Amino acid sequence: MSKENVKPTESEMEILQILWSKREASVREVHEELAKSKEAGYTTTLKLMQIMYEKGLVNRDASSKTHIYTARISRDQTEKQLVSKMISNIFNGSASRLVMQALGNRTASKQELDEIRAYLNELENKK
Amino acid sequence: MSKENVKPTESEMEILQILWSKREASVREVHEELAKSKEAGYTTTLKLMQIMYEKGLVNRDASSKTHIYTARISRDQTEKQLVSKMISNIFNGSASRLVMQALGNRTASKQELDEIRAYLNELENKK
DNA sequence: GCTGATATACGAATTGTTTCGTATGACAAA
DNA sequence: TTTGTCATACGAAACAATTCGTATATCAGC
Repeated sequence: MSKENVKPTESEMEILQILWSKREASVREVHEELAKSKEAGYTTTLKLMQIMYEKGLVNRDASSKTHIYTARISRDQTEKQLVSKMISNIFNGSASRLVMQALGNRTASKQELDEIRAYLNELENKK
Repeated sequence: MSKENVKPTESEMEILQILWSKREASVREVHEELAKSKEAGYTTTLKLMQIMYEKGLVNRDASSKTHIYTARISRDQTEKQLVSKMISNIFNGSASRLVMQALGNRTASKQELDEIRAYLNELENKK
């Protein structure tokens, strides 16, 4: 069953990323994808995905020999949760401090900055 | 010795937060502070801080019976590192996606939004 | 000096995550 | 039907993080 408060581990997040981008995938597909950036045995990936299934993080279609997995939690919700946790744990509840840290760091392009400005205006109008 | 790439665990981050805000503290002070939000024995906190010392995350002055600890890594650097990791792991390298997720979530006050706008302008002028 | 309070040191149990070896099932091709 | 390939299942080792019990040191006040 799916528990709302299950927090994916780091390895699980890597797998979720792949499932989100591919929409659905077999263990082998996920494994090949992971292999591009990291070393690990096939059964390791398999075990992880089985555990994720038990935790309710993914669904699987077991009707054919090769099971097909999909993410059970949404990318957006998960991102929100992680960001929210970071804001409260690290930035003392201040979203703007996180924003500034995020921007100060990297060189955001003019286009990105403009996008953000547009988004700020949008937010403000909504009130 | 301090290794640059030591990644604080979650519990360690909680302690660092306290050290950053108090400037310096004994184990007992940290423990009292932690106790406000969480249940844990005194020796647990002590052990954590000893491990942090071994890892080079904190300094300590052991000249009196009660050791006094200070953070050895800077708040700003640590925040940068965490945010940067999140951007690359979760947001595919796009800082602005993180920013929007951070803002979309919470209700930032008009004042906060203005601060961010000012910051954006500042960033742009620097180029 | 003795006692009580408060400190650190340290070993070890517990719990959670990651890794992998090995057993076994399904199925296509010979 | 036999064999080779590719699946899943599962147990358990290896690691890492957290928690706590117990030993022992320091020191103030009697």
